[in-house]
Amino acid sequence: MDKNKGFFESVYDVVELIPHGRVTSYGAIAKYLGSGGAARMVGWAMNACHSSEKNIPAHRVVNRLGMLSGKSHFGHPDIMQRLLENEGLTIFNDQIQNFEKFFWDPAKEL
DNA sequence: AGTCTGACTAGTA
DNA sequence: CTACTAGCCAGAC
Repeated sequence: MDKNKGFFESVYDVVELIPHGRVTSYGAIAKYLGSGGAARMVGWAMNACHSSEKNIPAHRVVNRLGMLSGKSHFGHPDIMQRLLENEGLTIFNDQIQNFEKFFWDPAKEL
């Protein structure tokens, strides 16, 4: 990875690579970045995604259960679910249905 | 330089 | 089943 880039930039870079209609988990990204179980860092980077000029599809990043844990950070809790549904995903009770089917692992796909 | 925090995860009770 | 604990690590104070 480019060490000139901060941890955030690295996370954004991976998140931007998530294919349309796919999702991944914080842990998967953390692992890909070599941070191991530092899934918190990924979520934290997302919390600061507003600092990036890029359009970060943070709605495609959820916890390992496919639950929309970060929906509250989108300005309004419904935005995240709405974006995911717009990409063909099904959300029920704040949880992605068939999550395994739509899961995208950067460590494997890249 | 030390302490606190967090959109997580895995393990234990 | 739910509740709680500990580990994780980079950035803000």
